[in-house]
Amino acid sequence: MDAFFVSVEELFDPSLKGKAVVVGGKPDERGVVSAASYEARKFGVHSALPLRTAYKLCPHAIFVEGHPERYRDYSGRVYEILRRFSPLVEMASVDEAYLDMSGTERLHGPTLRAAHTLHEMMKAETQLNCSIGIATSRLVAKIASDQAKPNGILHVLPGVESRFLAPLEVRRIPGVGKVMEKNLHEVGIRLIGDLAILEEKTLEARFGKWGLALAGKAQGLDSGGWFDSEIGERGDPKSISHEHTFGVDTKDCGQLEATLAHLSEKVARRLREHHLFARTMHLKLRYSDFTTITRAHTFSSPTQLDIDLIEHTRKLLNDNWDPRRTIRLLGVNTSSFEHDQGQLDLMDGGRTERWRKALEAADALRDRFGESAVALGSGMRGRYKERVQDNPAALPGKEPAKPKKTGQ
DNA sequence: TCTGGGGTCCTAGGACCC
DNA sequence: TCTGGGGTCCTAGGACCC
Repeated sequence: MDAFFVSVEELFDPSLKGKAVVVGGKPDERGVVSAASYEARKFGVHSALPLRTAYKLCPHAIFVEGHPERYRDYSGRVYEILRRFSPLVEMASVDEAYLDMSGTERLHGPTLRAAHTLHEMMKAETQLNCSIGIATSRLVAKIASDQAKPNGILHVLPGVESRFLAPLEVRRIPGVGKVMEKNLHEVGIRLIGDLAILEEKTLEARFGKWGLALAGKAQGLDSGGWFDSEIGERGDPKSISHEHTFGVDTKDCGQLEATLAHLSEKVARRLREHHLFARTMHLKLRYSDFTTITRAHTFSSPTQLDIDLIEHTRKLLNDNWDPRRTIRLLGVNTSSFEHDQGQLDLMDGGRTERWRKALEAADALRDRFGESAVALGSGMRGRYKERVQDNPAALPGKEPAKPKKTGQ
């Protein structure tokens, strides 16, 4: 999708159309640009740019807050349209998808014709522009769709993949970022064509496994890394996390612990939504000077409970935080998922089951009354530990639910 | 420039096991 | 006395993507 977030915002506020628009937050806030309109891009504004910098480059731009729910909604509509063209659709992100068009000619005609139909249907039904790349590999199709932007279609015919890629900068290969680009430049490789004439062995010797994958990519193949799989629905997520950057750096213990509790609750809730149990969790901690550490804990039996995350996240913080330094960001991550708890802990005594029921009720309340309807006391204050540890079952049921403060 | 938030994948070292 | 080889799991960090 072209300038997806901006385009969706324009649907909700047509007065934004044709103007310099920056999605991501207020111009004096901490944060980066999520998306910029083509008008704003003329001034050098692009995604990932700090908002304050964007403001300096383009002070007359309209800065709007992002609306993830809107993007998810429109992403779903896009998916429904794509599904009419192939049963094999993979959403690579909220605004990007791959279709396997093999064997669809009888139904939709030649692929280029199908692409035109899709392009028009997308516009008619969502009022959004997209760009389409057609090729024999995911890699080339993606690069082709980048080349086709804005609002275009590009078909790279079978057999001309290398010729299409050769004149492009190596940076255009997905997976080649700032660092890899610099490494390649240092050995005189600037274009994909330069890469293509190198021996596989040379690249492997210099860049290891990645070098080998790169050699294939230079030929237009889906070798190694992200592309090396069939197009199809994504399976379970590999990790679930939430993090928060403070508006102002802090070393206030209460604020830190309340934030961790809140992040833990959000993560745990999503684990339950996905019916997943996490075996490991990580605390992420970023100091004011941007140095970042992560510290892990592995559970003896995997969990999806708020309290388990809160308890260990807090322990990891206390064990690893240097209290002389102020903190910029905290994050809670979970991974190594399993579909059940495995062996039930003999010492559990029904604790897990009671919590599961309580949290299920809390989730239902959040569904009805919004995210802030229910929270553990720890999300608001720093004093929960004693009561929870002494009598875990008592808390959610017997404590009256208090309205949760918004923000931090 | 003063650097979000949600992810994926890879590397490398150490503990531990047979 | 001067220390193999293979495997798995765990931890920490980093590049990269949208």
